[in-house]
Amino acid sequence: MGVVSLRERKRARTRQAVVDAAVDLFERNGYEGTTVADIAAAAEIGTRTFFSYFPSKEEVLFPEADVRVRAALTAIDNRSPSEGPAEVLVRALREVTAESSEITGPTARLRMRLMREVPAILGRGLQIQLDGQRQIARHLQAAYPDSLDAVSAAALAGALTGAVTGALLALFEDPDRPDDPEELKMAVERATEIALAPWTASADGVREESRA
Amino acid sequence: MGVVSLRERKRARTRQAVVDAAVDLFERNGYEGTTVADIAAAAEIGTRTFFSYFPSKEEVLFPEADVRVRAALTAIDNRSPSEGPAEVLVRALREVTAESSEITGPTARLRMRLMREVPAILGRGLQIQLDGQRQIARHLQAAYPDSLDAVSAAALAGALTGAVTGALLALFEDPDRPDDPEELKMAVERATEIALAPWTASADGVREESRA
DNA sequence: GAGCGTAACTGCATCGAGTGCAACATTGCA
DNA sequence: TGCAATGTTGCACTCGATGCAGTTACGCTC
Repeated sequence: MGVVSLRERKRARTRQAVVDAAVDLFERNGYEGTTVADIAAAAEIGTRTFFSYFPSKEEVLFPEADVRVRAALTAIDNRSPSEGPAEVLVRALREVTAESSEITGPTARLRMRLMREVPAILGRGLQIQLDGQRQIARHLQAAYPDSLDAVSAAALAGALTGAVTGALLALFEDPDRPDDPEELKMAVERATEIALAPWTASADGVREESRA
Repeated sequence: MGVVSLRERKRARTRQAVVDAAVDLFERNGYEGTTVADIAAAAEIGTRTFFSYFPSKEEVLFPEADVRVRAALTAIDNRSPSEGPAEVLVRALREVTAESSEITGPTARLRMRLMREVPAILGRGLQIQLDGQRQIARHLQAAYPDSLDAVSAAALAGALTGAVTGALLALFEDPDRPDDPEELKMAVERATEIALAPWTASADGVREESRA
């Protein structure tokens, strides 16, 4: 496990250098104003080599999207027998949000900004998110084979991620929003309740209130 | 209103020719196997001119995404006073799904297939969908200014569209699915109930059943 | 520690999407 | 008929991305 060859270590180091260089350049010259050649030069690799680390220019902004999904998946797989589908989903979501640096850190902020400004990045981000959603749906269905069919599981997963994504994007749309991590978490909480209110017990208050 | 100059008519005709040519070529040679130059040649225009009709190659597959959104928006704006937010959303969704050719016709089928196969198209599709979702959220919030804030409206709209999109994509994932339009509508219904069950009265049966 | 196979790095040539520009054609209107 | 506006086109160019082939660096065995 802990054994990492020199090759792998070097490669990981270079990869990080590429990310750092890219983030720096994006912040300085904007996304479109930065070419792959620029990034490669700043990271001291050949332009061609860039594409052996990342399959495309956008990808450099989502360097570890998969680890977050994996955390959610294991949270689902390790469900306790008493939990219903929605409870498991909520727990999985918390697992992802736990590393708050993932949605609060400087790279995350840049990513969010660029998703607003550059259509290509938004598209890629949504694509990655959908991919994660699909895997979650699959594992969720596997966890509840006789109370959920594939379509329902997909709808449930889609409702939650759609609500959270919608809420977060709405939050970031406000240009002079106070940069408060707590507010982010609150928005996620609210979105979760809105999406899953009927399936969890905790949100009855909100449900009754908004029914009026 | 009905007055259309010769210029406009000609332009509309050419635009349709481009779409037809593109769809035909995509079906024959695949998306990646078709260049913009091919499409332009088939539509008998210069390659450069293609980009005066569509800003990018992908766009040709979403030629009237905006009219569907507009239908949903007016459905929201014309809400009856007795309706709650969720009821309005459901009605807006039905408005969009009404033109079933929009999700059943041959172009729609091609679009769905290419969204599965070509990442760039999926990305663009999600982007367009998110854009519509945003507008819907804005109008929804405008319709219920004191029971919905911007974030909640966005979460609600996101939950619905996320659930529907997730369900439809799950449905299309099955390779040997019977090509039944009714099944599509059923999936949409189910997704709607899953996402909005707490906010509408009609779905209580499903809710109770799935709570078990 | 010398040598060998494999994996990584790199430059080069190439393709396709997309843009700015300037010349030219067509339409709308006086 | 003539003029202004709008649409069309070719050309040159940039940039992202890929295939290929030559070189370099690593890791493992003897």
